[in-house]
Amino acid sequence: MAKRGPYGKGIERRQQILDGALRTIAERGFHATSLAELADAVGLSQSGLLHYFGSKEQLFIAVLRRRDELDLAAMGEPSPESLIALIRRNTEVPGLIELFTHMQAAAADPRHPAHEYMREHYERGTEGFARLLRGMQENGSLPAHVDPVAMATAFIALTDGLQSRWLIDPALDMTAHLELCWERFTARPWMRPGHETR
Amino acid sequence: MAKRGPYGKGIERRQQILDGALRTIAERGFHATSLAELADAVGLSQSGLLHYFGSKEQLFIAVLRRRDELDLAAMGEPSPESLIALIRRNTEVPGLIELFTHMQAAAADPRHPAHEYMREHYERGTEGFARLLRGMQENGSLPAHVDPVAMATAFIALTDGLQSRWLIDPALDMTAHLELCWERFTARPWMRPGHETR
DNA sequence: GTCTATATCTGGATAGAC
DNA sequence: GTCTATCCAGATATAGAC
Repeated sequence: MAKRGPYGKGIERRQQILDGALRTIAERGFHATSLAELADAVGLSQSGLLHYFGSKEQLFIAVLRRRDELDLAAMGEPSPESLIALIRRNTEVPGLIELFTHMQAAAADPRHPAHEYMREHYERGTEGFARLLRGMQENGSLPAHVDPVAMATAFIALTDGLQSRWLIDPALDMTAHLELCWERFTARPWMRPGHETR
Repeated sequence: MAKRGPYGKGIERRQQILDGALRTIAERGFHATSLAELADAVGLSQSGLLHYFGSKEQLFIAVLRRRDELDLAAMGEPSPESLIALIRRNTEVPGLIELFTHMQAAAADPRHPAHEYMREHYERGTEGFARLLRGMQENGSLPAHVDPVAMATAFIALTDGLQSRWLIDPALDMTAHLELCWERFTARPWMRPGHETR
């Protein structure tokens, strides 16, 4: 697996560090996570970390990218169920959600390094979700009238919003709300003849 | 309007400062907004500000509370339309949305001063929205089957998520998505007999 | 009540040895 | 590639005069 040649070792090590950071942030939360603590956790000095990632922000972004990879791999065959299961699993790693939320806020500044990442993240996510929806429409398990991109956008926004709120109020049942909304979104819009909507 | 007695002046001044900060953050954005800049903008020294608000976080929270007040007042009679109009108006003050998003992220830490504010904010918001929905059910403009609290929760989460994303990608048409979702949520669920949902 | 000046502190980044 | 040591910037918070 390790690439041969001059950069093999570094890349491998980088991966290890990333996974260590991922675990640490997941467990201990994002707040009170300075470079020093992160370095400690992976058994490296502060500058050791910086040697690999240049800056704190870039390290965080790398962590986020890595998580995206892992999530994608863990999901396997995309389906509404596997997506909701993913959200449910995220419940076990609040620190990562916290990290994401902070980076999301920071990314509002176009000059912030997370800006680019977030744009990609959303583009990939929306596209992937929309593809799933299109597939469902083709095999008839989703009504043809829904616009896949609009629905994907809304669902991702809903998920983000629920996660942010859940961090503040862990009693919130995210999956219940997601399932309810999914059902409402996919319901066939046919009315009984003679009834107006309002 | 100014209260008489020893605290009248202070309270009044506090209000002025708050409105100044509100305007400043709205215009210039949240990033690159330090205490010093805020103090400058309202024609006060850094410690002048702190005299009134104790700390930066508390000032920010006061700003957020103030905005909640103004929003509530500006909305007048609550209705789906006025809510969506509010979101549309928010488009003109991205800095305030940015502030909210940052505080939302920070509030994940229960020890952070914004934690308490956010809990209240969501409780008030959900309750108010649910009350509106209940009213609509009573006068028949909303189907009786929807659970007002669940729908309010979902809608607020959706709004938050759309706003966070809009900061990153201002091309996103928030109101269009909200209107679409509103329509999907309130659609009557009756199916044509003989059709399964999936 | 408001200002000036300053203390303090946190944490990210850098230089250079090994 | 990794560490130690140091630096430095930025920002908050405080002390005390006016």
